[in-house]
Amino acid sequence: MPTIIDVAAVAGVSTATVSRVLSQPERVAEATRKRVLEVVQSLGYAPNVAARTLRTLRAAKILLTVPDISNPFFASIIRGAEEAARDAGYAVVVGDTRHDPQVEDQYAEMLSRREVDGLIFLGHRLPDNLSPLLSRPGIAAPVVNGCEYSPDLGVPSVHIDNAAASSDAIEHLVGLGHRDIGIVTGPLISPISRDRLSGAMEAAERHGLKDRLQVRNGDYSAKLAFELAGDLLEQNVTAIFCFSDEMAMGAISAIGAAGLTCPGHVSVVGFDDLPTARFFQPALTTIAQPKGLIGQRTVELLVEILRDPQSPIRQITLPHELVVRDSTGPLP
Amino acid sequence: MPTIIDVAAVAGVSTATVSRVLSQPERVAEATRKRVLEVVQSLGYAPNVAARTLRTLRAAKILLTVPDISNPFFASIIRGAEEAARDAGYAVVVGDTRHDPQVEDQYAEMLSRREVDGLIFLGHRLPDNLSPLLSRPGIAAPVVNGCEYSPDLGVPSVHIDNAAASSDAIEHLVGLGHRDIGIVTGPLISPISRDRLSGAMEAAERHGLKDRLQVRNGDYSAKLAFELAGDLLEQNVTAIFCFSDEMAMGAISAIGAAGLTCPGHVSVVGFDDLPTARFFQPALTTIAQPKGLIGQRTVELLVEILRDPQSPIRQITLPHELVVRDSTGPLP
DNA sequence: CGGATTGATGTAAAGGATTACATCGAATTT
DNA sequence: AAATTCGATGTAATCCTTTACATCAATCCG
Repeated sequence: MPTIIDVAAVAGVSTATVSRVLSQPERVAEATRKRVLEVVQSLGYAPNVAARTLRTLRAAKILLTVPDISNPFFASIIRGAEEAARDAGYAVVVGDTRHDPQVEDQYAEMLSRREVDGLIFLGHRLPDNLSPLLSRPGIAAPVVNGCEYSPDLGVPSVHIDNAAASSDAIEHLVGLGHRDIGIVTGPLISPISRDRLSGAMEAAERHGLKDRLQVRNGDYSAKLAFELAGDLLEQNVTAIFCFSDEMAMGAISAIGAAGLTCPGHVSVVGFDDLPTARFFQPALTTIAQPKGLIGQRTVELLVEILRDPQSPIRQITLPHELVVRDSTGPLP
Repeated sequence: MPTIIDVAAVAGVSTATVSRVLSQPERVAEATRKRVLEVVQSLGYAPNVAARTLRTLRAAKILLTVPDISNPFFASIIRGAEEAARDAGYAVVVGDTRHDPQVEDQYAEMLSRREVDGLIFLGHRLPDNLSPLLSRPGIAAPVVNGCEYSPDLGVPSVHIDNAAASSDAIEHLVGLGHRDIGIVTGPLISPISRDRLSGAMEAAERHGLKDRLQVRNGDYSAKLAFELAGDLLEQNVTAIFCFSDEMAMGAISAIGAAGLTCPGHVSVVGFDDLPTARFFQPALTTIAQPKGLIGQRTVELLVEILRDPQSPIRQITLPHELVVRDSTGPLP
């Protein structure tokens, strides 16, 4: 594998000139530049990234950790993030934490080791080993949270208004005449789930339905949602609001298993608007999040911080949208 | 951010000793080790990865590129790969190429720049700029292909027997009495799709049905599959075999849209056995690939090559399985 | 025509960790 | 007790690139 020294020798110039040809070509004379580029080409030279990073103290990489890479919800966020990162001259490293705090910490270590310049995490937990970085109150460290806004984290974040979105879902169901509504939440350890739950409760209260609300604690999996929905059906609910599309699919599966139909007997609202939501049978009514935009904004926020280490801690709220399809209908 | 020199100074030892404490602790006296570790802890020291990589010429990273990160099929492969990589002392960097050759090449550059030690690619196209690495015939470069075996690539690979799997699907449908079978393929540029198609054709031929086979060229998306399936239904097929579960869902959606039912009027077989396949309505009959195992074996193969640069080029074929659920039934 | 400016290129010092080799004192052997 | 071995630690070269500063020739101006 050739080094910059080999290139310099063959081209008959110094390593400084080769380096300039590659990073600031306009500062090198036309003829020299051409000659060097030819040598680079013929030798197949590519600069060693480790050496460059060591010298510049800049890895030109952003780490993006997701709690569950098999969840298609995160895929669109990743895409949005990658595009924005490319525009800003950064590459994105994706890490799958599988909801495992130990793995989260492991990934966060990459920041301490300067393997990456910044971290975007989509989970709800701030890795422990980041605390030394977060010592300047009010001033942002190169760490941004996506989706799971929690005020006490002291970290910039990008998210939707989960309580309002959840309220929209309940309003929609109540508007269709439903009074006995079941809810399948996500893990309540995450603020996102708690926000959604409180938004739903408030909406129910506005209609005097708070006591009739049946809440079950899910984990975003279709499997558990299937069981919980079966339970809710025994309580004679006529509508189920699930905090994810995947759980909504599990719930609809349970409705079928109980010999009922959706939306004929029971309506279901999901959350996320996965790509498959519109092709599911019945097509899901769901809350759409601006996934690509979330990815984009988290990166922009992070890049801003990297450019100006004195940046303040900012929170960005993006709009959501209730998408009405075929899984909800009027009270039978 | 403290360096090894700071740690050495505070602990009153040389940098060599600090380095040893961290990488080969048994070579350092108990007392010294303890003292150094305390200083490391109190200063929050973490070794600079760029410097280490530069010195050791080993990045301890494997790049895994997937053509479409939003496809849950790849998620399980990624998981399997990450686990195996961790066991072998490597981290996995995931790259989403979006089927874009330019992005593929861009990622492959990471290998030339020594940003990663090896590359696993799940697409069907070998990045151009890898050719200098592949100059030793019969001897493997640190590049492994997953899923898309193509003999002319000259690269080790891990895959299932796609033709046989496809044949199994057709045999299943024929066994149920179906004679008019439609097929929605993947992009035929990929050998995987061609293998599956030829496997299906051979199976059809065995039953004298080759001429009745209706083939449509899909792109793995539910959207296009929806349209193509509509077209097939007009040709009065009673069964549709799709080369992915996502397309199978699109096809079933089209069956419903045409006022028919699945499996009542039309049977559908998918491919991949995505996590959602069992919760779809009706639960999908599909070909399961050992996804986690594919990820694991590609990494093992790559690590073998990294350990012994003289390794031969090996191909590994893993078993598949036809999973029969509710989307297929006897000819009405 | 001499001094100042400009543009192109070279020199060499980082940047932080690893490790071959050297050193040194203590333990062991003869 | 001298010679040898061994374990623990230090010294310093090395990995490759970037870039501040130095150098040099050519051009410009009065």
